[in-house]
Amino acid sequence: MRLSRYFLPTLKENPAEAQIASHRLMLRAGMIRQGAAGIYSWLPLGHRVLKKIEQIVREEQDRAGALEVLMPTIQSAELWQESNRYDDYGKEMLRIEDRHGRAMLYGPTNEELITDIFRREVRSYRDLPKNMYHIQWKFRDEIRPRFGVMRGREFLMKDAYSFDLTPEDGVNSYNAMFVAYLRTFARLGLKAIPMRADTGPIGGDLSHEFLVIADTGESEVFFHKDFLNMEAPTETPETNEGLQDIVNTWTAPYAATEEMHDADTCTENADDLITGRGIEVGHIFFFGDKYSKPMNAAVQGPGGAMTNVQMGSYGIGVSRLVGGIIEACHDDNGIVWPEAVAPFKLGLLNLGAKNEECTAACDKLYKELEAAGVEVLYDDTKDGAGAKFANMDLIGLPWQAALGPRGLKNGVVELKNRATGEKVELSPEELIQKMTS
RNA sequence: CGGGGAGUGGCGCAGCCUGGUAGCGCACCUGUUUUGGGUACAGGGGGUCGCUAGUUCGAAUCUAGUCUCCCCGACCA
Repeated sequence: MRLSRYFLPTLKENPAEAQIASHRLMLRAGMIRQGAAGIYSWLPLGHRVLKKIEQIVREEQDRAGALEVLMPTIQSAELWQESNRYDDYGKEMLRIEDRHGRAMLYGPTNEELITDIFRREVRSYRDLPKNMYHIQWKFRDEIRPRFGVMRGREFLMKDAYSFDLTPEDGVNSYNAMFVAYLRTFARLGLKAIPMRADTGPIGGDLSHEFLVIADTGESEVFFHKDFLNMEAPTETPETNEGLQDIVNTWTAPYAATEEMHDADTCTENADDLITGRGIEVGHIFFFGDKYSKPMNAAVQGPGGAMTNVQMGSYGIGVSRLVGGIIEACHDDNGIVWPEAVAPFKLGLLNLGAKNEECTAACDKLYKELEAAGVEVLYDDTKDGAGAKFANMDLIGLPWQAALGPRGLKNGVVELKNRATGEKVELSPEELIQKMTS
């Protein structure tokens, strides 16, 4: 992509309303613009990141055997009256009326809708287990939206729902999602720690939150230092026992959010316990028949009896992750994207944009990089070199390649690693090879 | 909802106390200039000062109301 044809409205100064790093940087890097409190438009650069995260989440859900669907954002109130959550959910639910006066709502979550889909079609235990997910915009009319996309009112969430015959099977489904979450966050370049959690309004008795450790996190967290050295599984076990082993490993060391942590009863050695702050990026629940019972979602079991299915739900805040990753990955100059989610892999800077020879060489290199499949953002503008470097540092692409008249004379491109600041000089051919290997 | 703060070109701000018809930096446009970490100079475009009502000869400025945004608390992916 040529910068001259792109839409990248970067800001030199911090907008007054943005208080935390990720919000400031997302505005300054031209990723988002605010529409109303907690509601944002995603501009091209931000949208690319959002889609990359979404894709990684999708791949890991698919790998875990979940099936992608897409449910609507607007729902009828009827199902929510059936599950008794229409009144319980309170003012956080955005309620609207259609032209005929029918009560509608903008979905804050989808347990009711997916349960309705399930119960209409599935009759037999032989069709279980099933796990369906979608990645869709949600709306929760938060009392106080803040921190940019970290706590928006409108947000993109992956939510999955599992259906099983027995509680034991349900726990297996839960474990599969638990492992998928470990893999997902690791691929995103994050250290996320599963913590025992309160089940809140979703209800149930088995629940974990996944928190990214970052100084600006919203909740205080307490965890054993062993977590810092644990590596997410690279293989997904084929068996339920294998899944359970991983869950056991990851739930053995102590970890709790402030709501669940009790300093008086905590028996951990103080030297082993780390106190920090965390950003909740995922939350999984197993809640049995909490919804299947009132909504009468049942299948016939092996003995012929109708049994309410055992359900779980599994959320990942996709749009929140964009902010969460920036909180964990930035420095004084701007964002430092993990390569897996970077909007482009490489920034190519033409330092001699007013020099025909240099521009011809940069154009050629750009075309070769594109042809080789490298995601490259080519700064072909006539801005000064300082401005170009500063802008590239701000948007945080993993690699920056600079070519100017001086390099042209020596036949080399200067390649900088955004994270380490290391610079090397390479020939154009070596650059292409390095970017494609 | 309780407590605090703010609304003046795209962004950051000054002006308000002590009313006289809007200014600075960045960004943007034109020209010249500058060969490597936000180049310099000159010229230029863009704002009915959140909105409504009031006071006044006259309101960004004073008064009342209202809307919006931000921060602290309870809630959450």
